[in-house]
Amino acid sequence: MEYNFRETEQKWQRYWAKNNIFRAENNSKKPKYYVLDMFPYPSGAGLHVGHPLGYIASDIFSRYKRLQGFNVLHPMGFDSFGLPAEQYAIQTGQHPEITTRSNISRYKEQLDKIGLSFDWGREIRTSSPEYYKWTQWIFIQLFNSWYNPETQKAEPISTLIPKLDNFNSLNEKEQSDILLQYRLAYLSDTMVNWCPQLGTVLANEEVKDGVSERGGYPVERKLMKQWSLRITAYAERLLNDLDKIDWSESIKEAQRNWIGKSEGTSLFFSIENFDNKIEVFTTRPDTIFGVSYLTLAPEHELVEKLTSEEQYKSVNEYVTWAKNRSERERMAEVKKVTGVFTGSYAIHPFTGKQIPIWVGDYVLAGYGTGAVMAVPAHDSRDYAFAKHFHLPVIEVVKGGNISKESYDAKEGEIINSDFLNGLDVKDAIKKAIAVIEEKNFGKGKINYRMRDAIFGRQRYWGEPIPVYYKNGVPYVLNENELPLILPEVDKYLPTENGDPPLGRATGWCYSDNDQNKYEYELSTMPGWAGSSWYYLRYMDANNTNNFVGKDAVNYWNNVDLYIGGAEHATGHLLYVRFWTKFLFDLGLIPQVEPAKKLINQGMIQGVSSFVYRSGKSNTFISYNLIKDQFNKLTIEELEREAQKPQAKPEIVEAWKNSSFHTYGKVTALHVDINFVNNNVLNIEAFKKWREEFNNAEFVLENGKYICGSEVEKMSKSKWNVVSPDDIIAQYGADCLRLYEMFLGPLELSKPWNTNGITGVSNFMRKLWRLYHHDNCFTISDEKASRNELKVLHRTIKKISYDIEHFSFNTSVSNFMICVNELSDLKCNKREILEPLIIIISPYAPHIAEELWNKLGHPESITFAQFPEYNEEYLTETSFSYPISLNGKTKYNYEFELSLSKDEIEKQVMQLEQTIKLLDGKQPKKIIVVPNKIINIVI
RNA sequence: GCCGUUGUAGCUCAGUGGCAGAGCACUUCCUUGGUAAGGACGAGGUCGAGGGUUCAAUUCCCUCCAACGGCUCCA
Repeated sequence: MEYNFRETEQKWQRYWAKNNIFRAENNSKKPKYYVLDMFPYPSGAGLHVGHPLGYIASDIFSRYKRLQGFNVLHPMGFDSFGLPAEQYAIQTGQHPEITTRSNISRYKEQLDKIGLSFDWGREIRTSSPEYYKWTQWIFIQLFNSWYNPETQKAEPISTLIPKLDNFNSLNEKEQSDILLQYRLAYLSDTMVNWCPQLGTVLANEEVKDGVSERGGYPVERKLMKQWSLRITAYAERLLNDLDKIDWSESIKEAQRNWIGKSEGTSLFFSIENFDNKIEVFTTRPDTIFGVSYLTLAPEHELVEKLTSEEQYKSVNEYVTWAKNRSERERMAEVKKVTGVFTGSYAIHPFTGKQIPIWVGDYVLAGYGTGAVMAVPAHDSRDYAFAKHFHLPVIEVVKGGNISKESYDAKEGEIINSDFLNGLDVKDAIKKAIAVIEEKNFGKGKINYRMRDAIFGRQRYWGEPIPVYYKNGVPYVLNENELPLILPEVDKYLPTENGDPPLGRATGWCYSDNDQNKYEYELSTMPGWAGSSWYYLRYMDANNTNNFVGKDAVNYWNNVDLYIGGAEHATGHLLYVRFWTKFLFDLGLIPQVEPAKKLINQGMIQGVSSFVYRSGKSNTFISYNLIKDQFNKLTIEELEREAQKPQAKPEIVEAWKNSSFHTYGKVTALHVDINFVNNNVLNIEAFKKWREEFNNAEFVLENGKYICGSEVEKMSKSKWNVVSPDDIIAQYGADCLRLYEMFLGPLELSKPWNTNGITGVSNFMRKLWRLYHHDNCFTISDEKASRNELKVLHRTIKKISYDIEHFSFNTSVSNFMICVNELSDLKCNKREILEPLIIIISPYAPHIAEELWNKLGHPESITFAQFPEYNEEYLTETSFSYPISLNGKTKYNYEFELSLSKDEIEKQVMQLEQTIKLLDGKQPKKIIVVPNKIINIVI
């Protein structure tokens, strides 16, 4: 009987679900192991073959750990608040909850078809009130806490009050304002990334290249009253604890960069004719004598005050221009030097000399103090600025050529610097700080690049922030008033006067015991709120009294293995660490880190297909006829080159012969990959695709229309999505699982191509045949041969190593080798095939269950035991040595491994081949490496 | 510009201070009662380039090149 994957896979999936095979127990004598996937946002497009890559890997690991006798927690849920559902709601009027729910059920169906061993009894959805009740609850804890720098941990706000002067004499509003400066969740006027098209603010990591990550809309800077979380309080711990966790170096490095710790000095410059001082932050106090001007950010609070009358107009113009520039423009024009003189002068603290004060937008308002002491000789940005505006360049560190470029390196001898002369940079920094502190000009300071996380979103589909306002003072709800349920609204758009959508909810306000009504906060939490603690909820998903039970969290502790995409490096993965540390500080959980080990799976990219339309016509030209238009030199560049007076003849020739002259310039259009097979377009299907193509004409090559192709992100808009459902329908879930792993190392990105999938499919057939003879299940109880045992145990050893090292692609290849060899040996012995199917079962669980069952086991293979390899079967008694002359292999000869080096050397020299090889010459040296090689040097 | 990752067979990837490998794809042949196949045989390589260390380098060290990803006026 041939293996029927359709029937078999369904049968076992039903069996697993019905018998709760993958349920994790909170009370167990077994050791625990927690394997977590980054939960998906359930989009309307469903899963594509890229999504399951990590899920399959984590599933293999979970199943492996179960076979090793662990109590495995392997849950799944949905990150179900977020922008796409809301955008869809705006377009269609459909409540996001409805679309979200149907998307989730589709996702679950797709996940189950892959045979993933989730404990669905612990499923969570961040948008369900049972879940977000606790997200709101944690927000309240953040609001009620401050970070005590002395104890270096979060504490209840009540421990702060005694430390504040005159606190009790202040009125309610004043008290609130003061406390907001300490609370870990706080309200303040902040510069935010405002995205007009999305109608909301965005966090720094949600902005890429000056546009929103979702949708790609322009983002501008704006001052707004906003809720933020004081993640900066944890900067040092977030940085230090990276050393405690086994995460990829690239993620750790990204987080280190994001936190951006730099040690330096804060330094005050007094200003001529003003009482104010300008505080600058510098990491190079050793270059203090090289300061030739100061630069303030356009947003700096002193700019207006310091501007002299004659400079007023130009400064005002400049500042207005700089402030209104979008982030995108600013980033695009980094190389362009702009700035203006304020007309005022600062006083150099050591020399007493006048130093002009400039405004320049290369100084960022948000970093340090928003002001820098410019040392053009030793900072390339200051250098560019100084050269542009003809400001003096004073060399104070030897080693560079100041007339050409700045010398930024932190090494060399200090010159022109009074008491620092002769020191090297490192010592000069120390000495400079000491003197600056001694003279009270400033002090040593640590600065972090990371900003506090803006926590409010002016959107509908998110957790309501559990806050109401009384006389302009924010109050949080009581615990027993949670959850604060997201209200219904008539439209998912801002109100007429610009309030967030929650402003549309009727009767949505807080009533106190005296029936007084107060307005609720109208913004909601950002997408990352729910995901910042979800790993804890899985431990005790149905607890109604607590966000997680004490016993549960003490048993499961934290995640042992976390698998997910690297794109969350500075977003989710930083926030979840922050919340974990916070909850730890309050004594609510026992660990300071959410996940011991993190693996980033690579992306599976799509292979897009293109057709090429000639000019504005409806004629499509086959790829090879026009592919010259996509060479490194574009057709425009070629034209330009060809028309230059002294153009090279070959360029002119290329231009004359280019397809441009025959077909004009072509436009590439994505075409649905379902119409394309081996780059050949199915013309009929293409014509029917869209009305505009009905009458399309085609210029063919060899009677075919050949499409171009390119590797891109898999996405609906690029028409290159491959659904796992299709693969499963054609080859089965086991084959999909094996193939996804076989594609390459888990952590690498790779394009999806199905070239090798038939190989994997053949492998499965071959595996099945090992257990069958003449279509009948046939297994022998005969003793296995030494050779068979060697094959098995070598495979067990290799597979164990591979799984432990997350090298799933090599396992698949090793299964193939093993099955090939056992086929060659015509092995059908239980002693071999029973352990074999156990080690394959994490990868291909359905076929494994079926064969396991046929082998006579009534229980699921999940409860089997992973076999241990026996080194004894792998050892050899002799070795065929390659014998080489001066490192070049000449011939082979077999020696017993028990022979000593001397013995081998003696025997080698007596061999006929050796004598012939040496041709009478005396060897200088003979190198014998046991079990490796023999090298004769002459 | 900085950081990270990767360069090995046509493709996807293992591996190693000591004979350069696997799977897929490919050639040829065999089997047509395992047939949307099965079996046998085979071809394929400057281990990204150059230098150094070594008896021996694809492997270790240095320099460079290329591809991919991330960060980026961060003082």
